[in-house]
Amino acid sequence: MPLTFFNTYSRRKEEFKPLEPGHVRMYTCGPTVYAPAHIGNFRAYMFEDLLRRYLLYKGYKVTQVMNLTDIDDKTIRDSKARGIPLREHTKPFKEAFFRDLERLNIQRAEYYPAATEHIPEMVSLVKKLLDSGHAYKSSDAIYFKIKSFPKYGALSHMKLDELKDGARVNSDEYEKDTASDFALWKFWTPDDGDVFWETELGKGRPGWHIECSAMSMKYLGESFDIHTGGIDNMFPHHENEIAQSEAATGKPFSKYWLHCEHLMVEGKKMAKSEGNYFTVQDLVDKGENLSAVRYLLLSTYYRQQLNFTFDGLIAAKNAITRLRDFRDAIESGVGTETNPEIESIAKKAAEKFETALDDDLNISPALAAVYDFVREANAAREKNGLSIADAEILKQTLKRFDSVLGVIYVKEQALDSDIEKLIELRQAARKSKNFAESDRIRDQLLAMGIILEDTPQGVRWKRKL
RNA sequence: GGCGGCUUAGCCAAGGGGUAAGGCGGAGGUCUGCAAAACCUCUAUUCUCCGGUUCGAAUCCGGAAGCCGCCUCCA
Repeated sequence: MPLTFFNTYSRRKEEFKPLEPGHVRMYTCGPTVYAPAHIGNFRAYMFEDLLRRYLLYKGYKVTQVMNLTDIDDKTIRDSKARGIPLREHTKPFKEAFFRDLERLNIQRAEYYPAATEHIPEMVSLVKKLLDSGHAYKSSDAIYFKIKSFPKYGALSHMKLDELKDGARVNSDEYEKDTASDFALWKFWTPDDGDVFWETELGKGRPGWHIECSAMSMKYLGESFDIHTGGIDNMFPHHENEIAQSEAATGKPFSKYWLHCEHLMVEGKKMAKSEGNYFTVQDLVDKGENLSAVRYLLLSTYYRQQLNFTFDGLIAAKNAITRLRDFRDAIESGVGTETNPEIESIAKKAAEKFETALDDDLNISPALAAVYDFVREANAAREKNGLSIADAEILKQTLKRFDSVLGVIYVKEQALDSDIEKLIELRQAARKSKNFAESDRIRDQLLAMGIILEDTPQGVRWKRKL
């Protein structure tokens, strides 16, 4: 089965064929750096990470661009309120974003362009639109003329005359021809403070949409393969990107559009007023395990709303523990006598895993394949043991799965020397059959987050998640 | 008002005309020092409700209820 994606543009699943064979160029909508990103934002970045990792798994070369929106009403408002330059204001949020990506084991994209670094590219794009009659200058801004782009609405499947005027912006405030025209370049007003660029377009700043068009085309070319984002970005943001990009170049913009659904927390829309609004740091402060957070965000099909709950986090922790126990159990084999079932178990699991993800990154059946693999391999191992070669097959298969999942083979902290000492003490107590003492030490270690496992090969330890 | 999505076990979650994947939890068992940990086995006659189509419906059609989005700078 070929790799297929549900393309928002066509509203159907389509076989994925990159413009350049073997090389995928994709633009993944990134954060607006006015506050630490919340777990809802990270659901989207996690979906983008899954997409990236699976493309790499399939052997594609991937060029991924993720923008950092550092010019918008909120960053300007807040930096002005703090009386510091825009860049200084957004810097810590950018740093926090990268720290969170790392903590959630989200792979780095190839490029993270910031809007402030790409003003010339945006200016030249706007000029092109002005020259070709797709944009016009008004007293407060340069606007894109939607009527000049007949395909407008093709992505979101909304017709212009169906749009309700003034849901959020009072259209009378702006001097534009049509309420739905959007700003490409906003002229400076006192509210902008010292945030402005003196350009051929006049003193001002870019609109939101133009940044993504300019930056995606700079790094990926005028036409590229995949554009992703949260479902809320579909309209108007992505619709506007298509309009301004295709109007400027006359070429198709992105070939595939993938949108991920929103995240709910404890069954409710995440909102500060509900008290269910969490950043990654909030979860760390609550003592939550970030592998479990990663698993929870990853384990629901991206086009399905995901309900983030603390019960779900416990279930995720236990599920990961099972996977890591298996990882440890197959670490080494013995001898050369091959277990006849191992190869076919591994092969079948890999096929199921790929068939699932090939189908629009449907992660649930892919996870089912992983757990079937674990169960069947465990049963075969208990029955006939593992040779060195068998263990290697299982390990390679599990590692390959984890190249997509990113929750099994993770760096773990080494043991402190005092914990090692306690483990030795317990072993001594067990040897002398002083079980009361050995159990006491085991409980003590458990309280410190260390779980001991007595096996025929000796004692093993692991951290409680 | 317009457009879109969802409702499957105690919880999470696949499937989408041929008789309900997987995870967590729970129950039994193996191992063990009586334990812990691990592993194995079992765990939905039924898919929000009401009609219809069909030999056959969780799946298709019609209707109802509930929940969640988008409709001009939210992932």
